[in-house]
Amino acid sequence: MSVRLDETDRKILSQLQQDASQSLDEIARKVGSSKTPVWNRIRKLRDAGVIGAQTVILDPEALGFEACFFVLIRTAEHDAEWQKLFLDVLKKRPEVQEAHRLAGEIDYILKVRVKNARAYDAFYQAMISEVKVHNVTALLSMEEIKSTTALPV
Amino acid sequence: MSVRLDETDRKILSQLQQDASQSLDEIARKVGSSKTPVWNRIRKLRDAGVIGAQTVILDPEALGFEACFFVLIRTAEHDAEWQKLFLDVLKKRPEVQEAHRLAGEIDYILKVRVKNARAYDAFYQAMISEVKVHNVTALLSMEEIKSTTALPV
DNA sequence: GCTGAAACGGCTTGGTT
DNA sequence: AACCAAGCCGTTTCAGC
Repeated sequence: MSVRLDETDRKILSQLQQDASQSLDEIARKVGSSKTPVWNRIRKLRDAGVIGAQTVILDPEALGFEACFFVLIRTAEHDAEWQKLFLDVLKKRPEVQEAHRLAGEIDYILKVRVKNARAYDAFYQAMISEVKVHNVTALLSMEEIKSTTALPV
Repeated sequence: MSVRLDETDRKILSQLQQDASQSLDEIARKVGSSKTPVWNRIRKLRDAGVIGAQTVILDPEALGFEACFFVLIRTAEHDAEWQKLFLDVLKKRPEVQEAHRLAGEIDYILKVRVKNARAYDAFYQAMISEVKVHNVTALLSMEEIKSTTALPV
C-alpha cells in the first residue's frame, strides 16, 4: 500500500499541505523544478490516492463552535451487529470529527466539536439512545494548543 | 468573535469544505447565486478569518504512517515556565497533529501520527527527555472509523 | 447588491528535444 | 523526462443597473 516518493515528491506534498492555492509555477520554483514535471507528479500522486480531498480549514471559534470534547467509550458488546450500528451513528453525526477504534481497555475515542456544553449533552443523549455503551468519559478541551492536518512527509 | 452568516454563506462554506477546487461558477450554481456575489462573500469570509488555510488531505496509510496514538498526559507541574516549555516541544514536533489542554484529571491530550510503534517510542523518549511529565497513557488506534475537518455550518 | 463583460493569469495539452 | 507554446478555462476587476 505504501508508495515510493523521491525528494521532489515530498517537497511538492509539503507545499500543497501548506497552501493548496499556490500556482504551479510557484510550487515549481520552490521545489526547484518547473511547471510540467510538477504537474505530472501531482497528477500521479492524485491517481495513486496519496493526495485526497482539497479543502479549506474553517475557524471553529469564529463560527461559534466553542466546545470540543474527547470522548472515551467502553462497551460490553463486541458483536458485528452492534458495531455496525455504532459506526453508522458516528458516521451520520456531523459533530463527530474523528472516531477511532482502539486497542486496550478503552474501545473507542471520539473527537466531538459542538457549539457549547448543552449541544454536547444533546449529542450524548442521542448517541446513548441509539446504541448501548457500557461507559463514557468526556474530556473537555480548554485550549487547542495545536491542530494540523499536515503529515511530516 | 462569532460571525453572522446567512443561508448562502453557510452553503458556500459547506461547498468549500467538501471540495475547495470547485470553480466559482460551480459553487454559484449549487448555492443558487452567481459568480461575483459568491466571490465577494468568499473574500469577506476570508478577511473575517472564518476561512483559513486551503490545503490537501493526504492518505496516511499510502505514505506509510500506519500508527496513530492518542496520548493522555498528567503533570504535577503547572507553573507558567513549565507550560511554555511543554507547548514549545509539542509545536515543534511534526508527529503531533493535535494537542489540547484539558479540564479535569487529565491535563493534556495529543494525537500523534507516526510510521510505526518504534517511531512512537522515539517520540515518547524525546518528549520525556525534554519535559517532566507525571503520567502518560498511550491509546493505540486500530482503525480510523471517521476523520473529517468539516464543521457542520 | 447583482449582472455582464472584459482582462488577466494559470491550467492543461500536445508537440519537440 | 523536461521544455515550450498555444488554447482554454477560471479568477478577478470594474462599469452599469
